[in-house]
Amino acid sequence: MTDSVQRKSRRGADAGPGKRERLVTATTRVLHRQGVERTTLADIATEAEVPVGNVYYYFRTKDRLVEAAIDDHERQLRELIAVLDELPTPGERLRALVGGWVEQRDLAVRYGCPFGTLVSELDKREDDLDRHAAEVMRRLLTWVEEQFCAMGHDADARDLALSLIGAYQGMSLLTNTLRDPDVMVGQGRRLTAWIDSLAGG
Amino acid sequence: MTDSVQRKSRRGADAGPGKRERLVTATTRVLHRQGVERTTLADIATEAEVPVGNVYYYFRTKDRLVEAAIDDHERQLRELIAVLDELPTPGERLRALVGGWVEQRDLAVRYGCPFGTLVSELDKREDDLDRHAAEVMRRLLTWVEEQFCAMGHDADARDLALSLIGAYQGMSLLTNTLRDPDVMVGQGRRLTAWIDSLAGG
Amino acid sequence: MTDSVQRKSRRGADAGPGKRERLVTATTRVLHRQGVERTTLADIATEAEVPVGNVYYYFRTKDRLVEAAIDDHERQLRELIAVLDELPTPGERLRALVGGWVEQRDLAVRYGCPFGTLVSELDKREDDLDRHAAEVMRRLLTWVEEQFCAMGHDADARDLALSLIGAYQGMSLLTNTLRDPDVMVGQGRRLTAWIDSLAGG
Amino acid sequence: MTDSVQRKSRRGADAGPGKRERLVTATTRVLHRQGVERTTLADIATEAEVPVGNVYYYFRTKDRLVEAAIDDHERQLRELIAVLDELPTPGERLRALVGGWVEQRDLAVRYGCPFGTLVSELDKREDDLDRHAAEVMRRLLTWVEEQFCAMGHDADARDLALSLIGAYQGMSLLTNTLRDPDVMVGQGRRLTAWIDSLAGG
DNA sequence: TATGAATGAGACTTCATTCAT
DNA sequence: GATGAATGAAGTCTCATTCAT
Repeated sequence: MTDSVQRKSRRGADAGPGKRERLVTATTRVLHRQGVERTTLADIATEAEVPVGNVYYYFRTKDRLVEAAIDDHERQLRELIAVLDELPTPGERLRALVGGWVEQRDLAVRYGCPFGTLVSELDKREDDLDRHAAEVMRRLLTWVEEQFCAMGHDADARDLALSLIGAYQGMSLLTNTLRDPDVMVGQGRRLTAWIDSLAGG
Repeated sequence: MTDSVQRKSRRGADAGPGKRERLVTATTRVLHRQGVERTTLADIATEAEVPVGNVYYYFRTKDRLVEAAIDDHERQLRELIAVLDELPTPGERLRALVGGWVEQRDLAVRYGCPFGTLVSELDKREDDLDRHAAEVMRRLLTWVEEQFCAMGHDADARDLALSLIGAYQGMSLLTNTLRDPDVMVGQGRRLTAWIDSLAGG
Repeated sequence: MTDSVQRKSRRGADAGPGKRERLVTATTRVLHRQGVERTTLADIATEAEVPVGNVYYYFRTKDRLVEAAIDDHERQLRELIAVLDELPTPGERLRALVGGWVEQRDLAVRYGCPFGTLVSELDKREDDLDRHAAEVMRRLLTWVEEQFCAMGHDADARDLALSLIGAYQGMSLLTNTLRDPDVMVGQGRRLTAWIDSLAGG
Repeated sequence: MTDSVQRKSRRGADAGPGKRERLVTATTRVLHRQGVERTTLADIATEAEVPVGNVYYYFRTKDRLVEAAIDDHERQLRELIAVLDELPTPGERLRALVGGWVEQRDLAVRYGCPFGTLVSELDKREDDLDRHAAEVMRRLLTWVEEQFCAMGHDADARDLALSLIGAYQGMSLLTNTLRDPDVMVGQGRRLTAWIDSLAGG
C-alpha cells in the first residue's frame, strides 16, 4: 500500500484514477461530436491524450467506455439537479433548467443534444446500453415530474414532464438540423412562458 | 408459353426500375431499424432480396443509397402533404398530421422517428447528406407554417411550426427510449388540444 | 447472306466491322494512356462509343482486346516500314525512323512509347501476351538489322539494331519520366549523327 | 532462460524496425516481379511473412508502401554511388556502373530494370508517386553527368548522361522482352567501349 | 447482333481487441 | 500499470464476365 501511494504521488496527474477520468470525459466529448459508431478507440485515446494500448487497462471493451459515458451523463445530471434544487420554487427550477439548455445552444447547433443524440444512436444497437441510458432519461423525467407535482399539477405531471423534455429534445434536433441557434432561443422563450402559465398566479 | 410468361413476369418484378425502387425502400426500412452506420450493404441487399454485387449497379456507393433514402422520405412527405391538403381546414390538416404520427407509434417504440433518427445520425458525418436531409425537414416545417398562417397566426407561424415538429421529434425519441407507445398517445392528445386552441372558436 | 448484307447496309457506320475496328483503335489509345491494368472495359467502351455489353460480342475477354491492340501495333509497324522502304538508302530510312520518333515527342512526354510501355507491362503478367508483343518487337529489330546490313555492317548489324531500338525505348522512358520533350530532341539528334557516322562517307 | 533468449531473438527478428524493413524490401522485390497494379497487399504480406492485417500497422495504404519502395530504390542508389565514388577515375566509375548492370542481367531477363519498370508503371497513375520516382532518376542522371564533366565533357555532359541511362533502360527492356541475357552482355560491351572512347587518352 | 442488367470473386482498408514485454 | 505491436474479421467497392431478351 505504501508502494502504491508512492507510485501515485510519483506519477502525479498521469496516474491511474486521473487517466480513467480523463478517458471518460474524453469519451463523452467525442461521442457527442462524432457519434458512437463513427468514434474509434483511437479517437478517444487521442482526445484523452492516452496511448491507445493503454485504454484497455481501464476499459475492457469499447462498450464499457460508452457505458462510462452514460454514467458520466448521469453524474452531470445529478450535479445539475443538485444545483437546481437550491432554487426556492419549482417554477424557478424549471425555468433555470430551460435557461441552461438555451445557453448551450451553440453546442446544440453543431452536434445536437449530448444525451439525446447518444440515446437515439444506442437505440439502434442490439446490446442493452440503451436500457442503461433510458434510466438516466427516466431520472430526469422523474425530477421534472416532481416539480410539476410541486406546482400542483399532480394529475398530469408525468405528461407535462414528457412534454418539457420532449420539447427540449425536439428543439435540439431542429436547432442542429437547421444550424440555427435562434431556434433554441425562440423555443426556449415559449417553454418559459408555458412554465410560467403553469406555475400559476 | 406459360413458361415464357412466367419468366417475363419474374423479370418484370425483378429487373429495371422495380429493382431500384425495391432497393430504395429496403434501404429506408433498414436504415430506420439499424441506423446508417450499423447498416451494411449486405443488410440492404438481403432486405431487398438482391445479390450484394448487384447493388452497385444501381448505386455506386453507400452514400448514394442513403441519399436515395432521403429522397424517399421526401417523396413520402410530398404524398402525405398531398393527402392532407385535401382536408378543408388547416386545423383538420394538422390534427390529421398528428393523428398519423400517433398511429405509427408502434414503429416509434421500436426505432423512433424514421426521419428524425436519420437526420440525427447524418449530422455526425462530414459529408453533405445532412444538408440534403435538412431541406426535407424544412419543407415539412414550411408546410406546417403555412397551416398556422392560414389559421391566422401569421406573426408566430414559424415558431408554432417549430414547436409542433419539435414536439413530434421529442415525443418520438421519448417513446422509443421509454419503449412506451402511450407516450405517443398522451402527447398526441396534448398536441391535438393545443392545435384546437389555436384553431380558434 | 443476303440478310447479312442488308443488315450491314442498314446499319451503316455503326455495324459490325466498323465497331470492331473502333474498339481496337480505342483500346490502343486507352492502353497507351492508362496502361493495361488500370484500363477497364468500360473505359474502352466509352472511348469507342460502344455500349459495354456489346464489347463482348466482338472480343470474348479483355485479353483478346489487348491482343488486338498488339496486332494493331504490328499493323502500324508494317505500314511504317512500307513507307520507309520507299526511301532510297538505308541511312535515310533509319534517319526517317528516328525523325518520326522525335515528332511524336509530345505523346512520349505524357505517356511514353506506346508500344514499349505496353510490352513492359505485359511482361509482368503470367499469360502469353508478352510473347506476342515480343514478336512485334522482333520484327522491328529485324528490319532495322537489315538496314544496317545494307549499310555494310553485317558483322554487328543485330547489335546495332538493338542499340538503336534500345536507345529509342530508353529516351522515351526518360522523356516521359522527366516530362521533357527536349530529351527526345537532343537524343534524336545524337542518334541521327550516329547513323550518319555508320552510313559511311 | 534458454527459452527466454529464444523468444527474445524471435521477437528481435520479428518486431519493430526489422519488420518494417522486411516489408519494404519485400515490396521492392514483389513490385519488380509483378508490377504495382498486379501486386496485392496479400502478395507483399506473404513475401514479407507478415499477416495481412499487420501491414497496415506500418503502412496505412498501398500507396505508402509503393512510396517506401521508391525510397528503397533511392537508398540502393545512394549506396551504389557511395561504392562507385571510391573508384579513382570517372571512367572507371561509369564502367563499374555498366558492369553492375550486366551482372544483374538474369534479373533483367525475367523482370526488366527494377526501377525503370516501376517508373514506367507509375507514370500511368494519377497520383504523384511518379514525381517522387522521377527525382530518384534525376539523382542518378546528375551523378552520371558529373562523371562526364570530370572526364572533360562539360559541354554535353547532360546529353551523355541521358544517353547512358537511356541505353540502360532500353537494353533492359529489350533483354526482358527478348528473354535474352546476351542482349545485356553485348550492349554492355558497346557501352563500355563508348565510355572508353570518351575517357580520352 | 445488340444491350442493359446481373453477379461473384477479390481488392483495399478499418478497427476493436489481444498480446508480450 | 503501461504500451507498441499484432491480428483477423468485416466492410466498402471495383470489375471482368455472363445472361436474358
